[in-house]
Amino acid sequence: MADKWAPVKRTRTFEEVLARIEHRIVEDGMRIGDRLPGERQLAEQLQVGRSSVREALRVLETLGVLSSQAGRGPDAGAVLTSRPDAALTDLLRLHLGLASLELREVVDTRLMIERWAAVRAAETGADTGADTGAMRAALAGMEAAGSAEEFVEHDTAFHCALADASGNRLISAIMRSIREAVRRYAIEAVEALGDTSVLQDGHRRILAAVESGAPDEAARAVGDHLAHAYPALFPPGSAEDPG
Amino acid sequence: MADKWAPVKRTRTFEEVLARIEHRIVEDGMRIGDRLPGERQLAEQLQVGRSSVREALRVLETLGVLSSQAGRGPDAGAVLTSRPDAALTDLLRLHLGLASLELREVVDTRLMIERWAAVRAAETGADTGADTGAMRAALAGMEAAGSAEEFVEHDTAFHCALADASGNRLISAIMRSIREAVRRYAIEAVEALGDTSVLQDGHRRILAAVESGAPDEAARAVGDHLAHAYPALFPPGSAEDPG
DNA sequence: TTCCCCTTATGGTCTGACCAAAGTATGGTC
DNA sequence: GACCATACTTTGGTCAGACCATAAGGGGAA
Repeated sequence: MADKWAPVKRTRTFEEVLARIEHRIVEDGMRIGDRLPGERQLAEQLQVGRSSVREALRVLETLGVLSSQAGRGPDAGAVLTSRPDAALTDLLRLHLGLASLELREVVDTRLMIERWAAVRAAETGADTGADTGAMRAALAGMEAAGSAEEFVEHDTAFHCALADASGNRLISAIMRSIREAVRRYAIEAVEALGDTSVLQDGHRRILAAVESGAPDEAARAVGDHLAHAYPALFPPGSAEDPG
Repeated sequence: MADKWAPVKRTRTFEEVLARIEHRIVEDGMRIGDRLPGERQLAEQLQVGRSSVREALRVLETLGVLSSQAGRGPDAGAVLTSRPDAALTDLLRLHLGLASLELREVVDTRLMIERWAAVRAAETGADTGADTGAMRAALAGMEAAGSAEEFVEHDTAFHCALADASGNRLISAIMRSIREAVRRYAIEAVEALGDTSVLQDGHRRILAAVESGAPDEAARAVGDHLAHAYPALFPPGSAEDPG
């Protein structure tokens, strides 16, 4: 029975490598832009195979904290980066595809985020004047758009700029990833809608509320806008969490 | 100059494999529990090396849609799963460690989510009676907790149960991952606070609001509770987006 | 000085081999 | 015939070595 108590080795090698690298990042304070040792060198130092190192690096790349570049020079090798939105996009897209998340849940989340971001942006606007240049530019892009794809492109830019204006990078990343993951449905929705003037009015109303520093009006504007954009998901009369 | 127009192959092999697998999932309707072909077979069918297949599978595992198991039988091999919260936890933890996200941003996001979830849960409670069994169990666990770690464990369970009660799985996953990623700070905060009776009162107030179907009161209760839990981040007098 | 080529460091990929885990089949024993 | 131990087979996990592609840097020739 002694072997029943043998030390279980559940952690795979690449997970050990992963833990070591994370330790270096968190405890030793590695920063964005810092380079990791080369794959061969790392493998030798950790006494593991290069494939295990590679799998660990692949995980970090998937999570949006690492970027690999072949070649030579200061830009080559594995460099720490920060792309939480890319990682979140992949995550949402796959889980939507697997039907482990429904579109309704994602869009509900987006409404929550965007309303919150609009309130925050409007508060900032009231204090110091929000930087609404990106939102204005996106608005102009939408006016000039010739196709649903192009319209959605600038529409996405507008809403991401609104999230950026909230000043919270996690919110920004989630908004970007949601928009990216549901782009297909957004294009379909715009095509089904045909006329985009209602949407554009909604955007202008949101922008005006943010620039004039009116949080409550900004939240209402966002809610009304999304209700128009997704009539199937938000039927008239469905009261979302009242302001 | 003809070679200047040679087809650029920017996509790495494993990314191609990834795309093929994703296509099979999204277009061919593979579902949770379905098995992928073995690594060797997949490599042969796609005409790539096994290492490329493995790196693609590693990415899918990181994103929380795949789980690998060695051995033989119906449970072995690469099986489609759904663990968005595990993937999000890794993502948040690493980005916090990299300082590409600040704790303040994560906690702000949590407040937004939790307030929204409480409103939703209370609305459900008003309609059909929310299932608050898990929340009650967590409450009892906190009363009996003998250490900060243990308290935070049940505290986390309480707040995750609240998120679950919102009925939105994306919200649930984000809440779980946030709590997991900030567990360290939560334990420190509880230790610094010393007395947990204020927190427990807050929990009971939230639960009462949800069970009695009072959305506005639930939102206020959550806001007050988090203000007590993070006095450093939410100084008295800071008005969050007013209800 | 300028341009071209060679060197070199680095990631990307493939092959083949072996190990570990876990069910399945086989055969011996009672 | 029932039961249990052993060998086999499938499948992921790991390693080693080789080769290719990329991109910068160095050195030689015009």
